[in-house]
Amino acid sequence: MGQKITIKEVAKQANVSVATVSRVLNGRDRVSKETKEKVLKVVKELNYVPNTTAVSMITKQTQMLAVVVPDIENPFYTAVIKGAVSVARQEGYYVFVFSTNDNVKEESIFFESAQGRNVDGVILVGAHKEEAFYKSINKPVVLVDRYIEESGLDGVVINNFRGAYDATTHFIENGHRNIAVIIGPQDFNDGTERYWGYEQALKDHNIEPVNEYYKEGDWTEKHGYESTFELMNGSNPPSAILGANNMICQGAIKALRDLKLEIGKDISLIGFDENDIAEFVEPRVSVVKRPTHEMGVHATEILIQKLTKKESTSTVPKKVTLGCELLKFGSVRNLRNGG
Amino acid sequence: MGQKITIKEVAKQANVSVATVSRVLNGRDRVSKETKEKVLKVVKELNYVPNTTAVSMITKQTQMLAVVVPDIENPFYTAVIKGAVSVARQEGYYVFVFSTNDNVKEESIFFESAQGRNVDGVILVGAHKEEAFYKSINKPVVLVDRYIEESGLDGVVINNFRGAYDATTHFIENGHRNIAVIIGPQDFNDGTERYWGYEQALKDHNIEPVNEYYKEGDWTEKHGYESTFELMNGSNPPSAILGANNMICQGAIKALRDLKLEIGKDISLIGFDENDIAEFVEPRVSVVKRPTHEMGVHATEILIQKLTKKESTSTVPKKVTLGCELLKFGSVRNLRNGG
DNA sequence: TTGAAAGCGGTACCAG
DNA sequence: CTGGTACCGCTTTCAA
Repeated sequence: MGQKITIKEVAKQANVSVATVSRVLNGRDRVSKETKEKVLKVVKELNYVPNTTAVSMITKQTQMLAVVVPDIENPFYTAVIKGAVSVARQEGYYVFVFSTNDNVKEESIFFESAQGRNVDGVILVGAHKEEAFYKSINKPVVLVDRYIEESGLDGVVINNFRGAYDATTHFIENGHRNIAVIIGPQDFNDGTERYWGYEQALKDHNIEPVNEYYKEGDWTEKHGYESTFELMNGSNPPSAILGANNMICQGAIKALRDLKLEIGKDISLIGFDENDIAEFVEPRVSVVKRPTHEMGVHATEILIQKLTKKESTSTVPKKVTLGCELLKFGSVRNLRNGG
Repeated sequence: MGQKITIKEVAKQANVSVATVSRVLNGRDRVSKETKEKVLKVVKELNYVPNTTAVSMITKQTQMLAVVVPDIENPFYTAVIKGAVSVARQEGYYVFVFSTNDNVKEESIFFESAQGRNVDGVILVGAHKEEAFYKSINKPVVLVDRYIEESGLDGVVINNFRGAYDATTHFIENGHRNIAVIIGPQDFNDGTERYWGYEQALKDHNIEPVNEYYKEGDWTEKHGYESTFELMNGSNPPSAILGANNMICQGAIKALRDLKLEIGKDISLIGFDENDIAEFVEPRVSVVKRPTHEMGVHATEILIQKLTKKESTSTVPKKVTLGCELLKFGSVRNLRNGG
């Protein structure tokens, strides 16, 4: 069972040395046509496949990449993974997925054991907030989505600020002034940048942010659901809500349904990230679409480039910022045209 | 960068032999307390972690499991993966996810390259239909969801027949006789068993299956959507529809919405597998719930058991069949009580 | 063009 | 209880 025949066996049957077999297989040195064919024939007959573990010992490379995400069941991350996998496969790498449950401890455990375990590089949507952690990883890393500013680390992020800014501005342009935001923790760029975008859009239009309209919590459906209830049952319900990620948005939609409020009429809503529910309801909910797949693609390209081109300008940190797109459907009511 | 210090370095600094260091680390033989502490101290100081590649060369084990699924973006499979990961991690294994796009070719490519690449075992939701393929994999394998009957392979499946039978019976008990089924290809047990369950339930209640009510296609939302349109726009629309997987069910729900048909009133619907949309709509759509997470858990348990207990009754094929549960909500109208 | 041999970083057997 | 050493399967000088 498993790996049986070795290069030695091939060499013996082909009546050559193991060195020659190795040469033929890797095309390194010149080998006479005859011996080459002879070796290849035996390789085929024996169905020989080199043992990658042994190869790794010598090359110090495993051709394996780790993709570490908070939650493998969140469509946002599976899209990133899929993007990463497509590039990796193309370049002859294998991808090894690890889910941390957005837990700092589990993430640490991974990196401790990954120390000896050989992955050539890592694509990481990190749970840690300390720059020190990322710098302690002694393997090439590319950060995705979450990024530590000024850290000099490689990363692929999206313009969260812009996304939130555009969404909020869209509300304002439609005459909304009582705009609430339901958002996740403000301890990472994904959260803070979105809040800043929201806040800046308000300020640019001379609207003072109101504490009552600010709902910070987890990036969960539950938070979206409960916050929406609180907002709408408050003394001064907003006319518009920005749900700052896919789960929160889903929660908001469900809450509005349960509150018997009609989206696009009684309440306006914009979400962050596409999601099944937002796509399903009528009117379809406008969302800030993030290029999830592309994030995985870019990150992997950068990583592999780091892995292969050792020279070059590898000292220059590469932080790629991708734009997002506001997909406008009918979930924002126009308050201006008396609508 | 990467793996630098070796066991040799530790041995030198601790003034012992590499053999001793190895002993301390693996706790194999007895080592004096003093040397043990001495070694451990150096290990800590140097932050030494054994090179797993080297260990694998000797042990012939990598502690890595592959989970091969058709689509990493389908929630059904991510649930299976998560189940597998949880068990694997507990047992000290790492999981390596591979997505085949339900493509026979891609699946083959994986196994060809996995030949030399060392994973200790494989959990597989296969795309291949030939028993020969599965038997040619010279690594311990546990099949999940899709299974080749009489093959003697290990597998974890669910009782598709029962699930479809129960759902169909539920329709019948509510007075339905014109029951349609939208289903995937009939070339694998997941498809055939569900159809048989549907068919048997009809026959057991003296209802003759009608060709018009049978919609075979892909396991996609598109198929669900289009088939629903065809059914409802047909000359003799059914009063009930069984959507035989999550994607088909979602498609059906969207189609019914676009057709302005009210679920549970104008048309009754039951889906297979839980999904966001079915959960969201009102009334919530009844579904046959499959124990997805458990499938991953069981499969991994079986696999690891095969890997560790070499002796024992390992020759006895283990096919585990898990039951499913019909979650009844309000999507089936009772035609009997004049309802 | 080819072969012999020295490792890669560990483990495990055999002495001592 | 500890050290020396022969490998694991392969790549890569160094010679021939």
